[in-house]
Amino acid sequence: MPELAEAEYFRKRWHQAARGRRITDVLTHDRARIFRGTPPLALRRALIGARYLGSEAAAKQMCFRFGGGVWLGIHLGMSGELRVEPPDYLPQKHDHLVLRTGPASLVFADPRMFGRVEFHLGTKAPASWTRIAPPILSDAFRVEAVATFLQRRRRAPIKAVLLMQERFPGIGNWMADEVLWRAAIHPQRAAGSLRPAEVRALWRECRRVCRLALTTIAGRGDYLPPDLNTHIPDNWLFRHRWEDGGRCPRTGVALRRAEIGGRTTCWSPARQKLRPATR
DNA sequence: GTGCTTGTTGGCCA
DNA sequence: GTGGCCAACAAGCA
Repeated sequence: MPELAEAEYFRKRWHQAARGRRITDVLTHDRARIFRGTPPLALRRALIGARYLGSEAAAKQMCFRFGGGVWLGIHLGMSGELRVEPPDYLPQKHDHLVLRTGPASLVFADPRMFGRVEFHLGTKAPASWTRIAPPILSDAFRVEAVATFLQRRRRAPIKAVLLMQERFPGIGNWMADEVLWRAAIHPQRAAGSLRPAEVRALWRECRRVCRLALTTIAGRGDYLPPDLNTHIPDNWLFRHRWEDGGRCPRTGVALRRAEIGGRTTCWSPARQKLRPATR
């Protein structure tokens, strides 16, 4: 599930429950590869009694900050999620980390265990956090930088290039398809074959999809939508990309699906041409 | 049983 | 050294 806006959605969930609280207890699954290098005991020792100070989301990651210089970097991988449960909640099979506050339990669950929880001690955020490329919605995401990147990866299909986090932080499989569909670019096109107007459209739609995804999925300000993805409008490709016999919301033509760049890709053949009409 | 799955990484090869 | 591709990681679901 977790791409840019979902990361922000889950961050807010924990944030609303943790705001102003101290961690009273920490439960971990010892076997979880989720923790990579960190011994769960060290995590327990550092977090119990620590006050929650704040958090941020960027790309597909979250960073939670606690008193005493304790940081938790979280990546949700393919199937991870953050939940808020009652204070006496007992962890289930896929719950790898539970932080108790007075009135709630903050749960990190991940069945497929591609996610990770990074424990970091220090005055500065961990490298895994500061290394993240500048956000697509920041001024640093320039159309010129996109054009240069596309030239460097000129032989790869544009779909695969959009998934590269070093330039498109937070874009995942569904957002990439959404961007290409809106920009009317076939996912199989070589990145280097895009004309300047198409590069510009790609850049613009990256920003638009990020902005729309954040407001519809993660809400505005303190508001948190009750369910992930329930407010995605019907005129997004997102709503039709997995359904059998799905149709393009703009043209009504049957959507196509194929593996491109190693990932299942959905596009509208009516809008997205492999050989664009020459002008 | 089979064949999927909203992610990332390391190894291989050109 | 760089770029492109692919398998592996793991578990649930249809």
